[in-house]
Amino acid sequence: MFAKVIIDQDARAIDKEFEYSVPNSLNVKIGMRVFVPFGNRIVQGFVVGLSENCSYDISKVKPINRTIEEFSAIKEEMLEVMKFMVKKNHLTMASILRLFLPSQMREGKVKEIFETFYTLKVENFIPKSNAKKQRELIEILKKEKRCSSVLLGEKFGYGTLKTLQQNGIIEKEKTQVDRKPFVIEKEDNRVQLNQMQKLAIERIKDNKTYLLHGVTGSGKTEVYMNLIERELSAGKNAIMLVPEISLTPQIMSNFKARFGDFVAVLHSGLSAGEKFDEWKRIFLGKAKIIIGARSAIFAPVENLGIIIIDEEHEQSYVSESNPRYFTHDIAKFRAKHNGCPLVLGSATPSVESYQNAMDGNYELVELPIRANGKELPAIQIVDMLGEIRQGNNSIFSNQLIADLVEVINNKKQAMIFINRRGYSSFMRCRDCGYVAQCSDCDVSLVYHKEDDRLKCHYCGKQYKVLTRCPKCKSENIKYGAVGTEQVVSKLKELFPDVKVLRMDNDTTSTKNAHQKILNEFRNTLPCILVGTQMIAKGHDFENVTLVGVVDADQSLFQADYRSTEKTFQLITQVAGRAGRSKDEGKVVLQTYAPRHYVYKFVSNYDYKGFFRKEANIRKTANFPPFSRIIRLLFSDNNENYARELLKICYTEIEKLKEKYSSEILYLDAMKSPIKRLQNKYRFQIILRIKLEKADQIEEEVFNIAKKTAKTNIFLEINPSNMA
DNA sequence: AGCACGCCGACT
DNA sequence: GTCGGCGTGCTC
Repeated sequence: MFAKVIIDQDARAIDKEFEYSVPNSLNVKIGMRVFVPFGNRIVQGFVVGLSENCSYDISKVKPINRTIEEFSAIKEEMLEVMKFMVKKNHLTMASILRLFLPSQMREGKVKEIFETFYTLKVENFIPKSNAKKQRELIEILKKEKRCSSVLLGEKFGYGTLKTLQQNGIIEKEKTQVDRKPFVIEKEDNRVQLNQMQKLAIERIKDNKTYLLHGVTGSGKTEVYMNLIERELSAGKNAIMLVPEISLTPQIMSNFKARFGDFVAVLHSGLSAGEKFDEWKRIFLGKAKIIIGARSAIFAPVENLGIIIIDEEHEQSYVSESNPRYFTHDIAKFRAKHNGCPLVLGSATPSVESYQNAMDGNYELVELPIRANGKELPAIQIVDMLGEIRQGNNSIFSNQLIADLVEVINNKKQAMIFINRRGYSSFMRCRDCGYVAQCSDCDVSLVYHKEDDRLKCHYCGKQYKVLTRCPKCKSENIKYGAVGTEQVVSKLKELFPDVKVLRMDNDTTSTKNAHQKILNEFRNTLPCILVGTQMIAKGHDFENVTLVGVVDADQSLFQADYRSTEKTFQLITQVAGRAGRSKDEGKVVLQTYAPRHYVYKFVSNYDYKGFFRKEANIRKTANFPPFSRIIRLLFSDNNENYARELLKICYTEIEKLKEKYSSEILYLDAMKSPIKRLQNKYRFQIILRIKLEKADQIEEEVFNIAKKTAKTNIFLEINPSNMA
């Protein structure tokens, strides 16, 4: 017997199957992890195939050393997922297989936790009449059959336990127990479903992708829970993905409350031990519902009845570093493999997903009304240029200040949202609102401080820094972003007696910092919470009556073709934080571009209108989802070497342009916006291609890169953050 | 990835 | 003369 083994080392040079002979003494199965001799050392590997014969020079074939576990850690379906990802994402097999296992297992230091339990050995033992504690203890054990040592010891004293054990009346045993990730305890409050929800549940049943478009507060979670309940009673399992699970603990407690120990959670906030134990519960079929972040799509669960991706538009479903993959692709693959439905849920679906629904690739299911029947908070757009013209040069409009005063007088709460993302910023005329744009690409230019120039991140074209606005000839031109810190200090100046809290990356680096800040906010009246994206996520504060967006444009004029879409999604989400209970909510949205179409649609909560407009623009400009962008990133410690590689690769790719002259819409090579990172020089090639032969061209580009690659070359599809 | 092999410069 | 630099190539 021979085995095909993938060596657990992430390098292109050994990204293939190696053949080993299987000694008769070993019970080797597909999916098992093994130790094999490799070169002159022993390494870990994965068995991915078994056969009677061997295709390699038999004299060079070595035997497998031993198996690591006696079971197949990689299940059959996951091997299929691996093959799919190799094709789709051009990743090495080892890097994919690593995603499927908890790190503790790979490092070979699996630690299991044991607890001591006691059982009754002699049924009819009667303690001496004065041994009250012994009698009570035995009574408990008679009832419970089995009790933990800690529980009994605390109650009756460890001495009692020891005596009874030494006399052979009770028996000690050690059992492995699972570490349970902490979840807030909650009551299950099942609500009556409305007609729309019932209809949605009825429709979602086939092996298809469903786009569940439900307005904020339409009760999507209740739909998810009912769908999962249905599949569970049919004997099936479920995966539900949520973005940034550590920020939304309430969703987890809702599920725990209804489904109890059938729920397993997987996210980055867990300790290695907790992760391992949850993984094992899933692997053994003890857990039936997996809730987790992106990587939970790789959970070793069999017999899936449904896969749900909540907030499907979130960027966190695209892994941006090392093994790059799109969660949606993998979810589709697994849904197909299991013949089960895939649900993509969102109040603001991504343009790509909605276009898929329009094209008939996805089934559109809508929840157009809020479950509680309440109106969404009114969004008021404030023209900051008007403020400047009236002599108000502060970062707050008069309207926002007036509304804040009202909140404070009413002893309510406000959230101030700052959308500060990325390292770079755009240039804007403070008088007319003009933002410098690339003449070729229709995206905003990015200011690069080190060489004091404006650059287009899509085509690399460079421009001189503006000193005078080309539109209104003003010299009042500014760059740089307003930060949370600045906003907090301004608010403290304005309202010295009011508590102002800040929540952003800087203030939440320590463990449980989120919860601390949010708890303080919840318990302080009046109070203002200033923060970045992280305050936008599903928090439910009943006293928040005002949401202020200080500079909505900051996400709008990013050098990203998705910036408008992101702005729409973000504002819709933040707006949803206001007026969640009896009090009316209000949103004040400050912008320097009040006539931009995104604000018109977002203030009317008109997703469909926005989608039509945005899709139209993308179609005309040939941007995704109507085209595909490929980015090849070269990085090396040696600048000249990286540049050389880029040149060789570029020359090859240019040849493709002749072959696919009508499919390649754009091709150029340039320095990466961040020229040097971790002491490595970075260059990039950007291609934009038509969809028709996209897979084919992508394959060829990848092969060219692989041929050239001796250092790091990253291939990225439809990149969003091109640093 | 890691390790051996191999071919050129400055040292006990 | 030799120790050691890291370029190249191989691992079933």
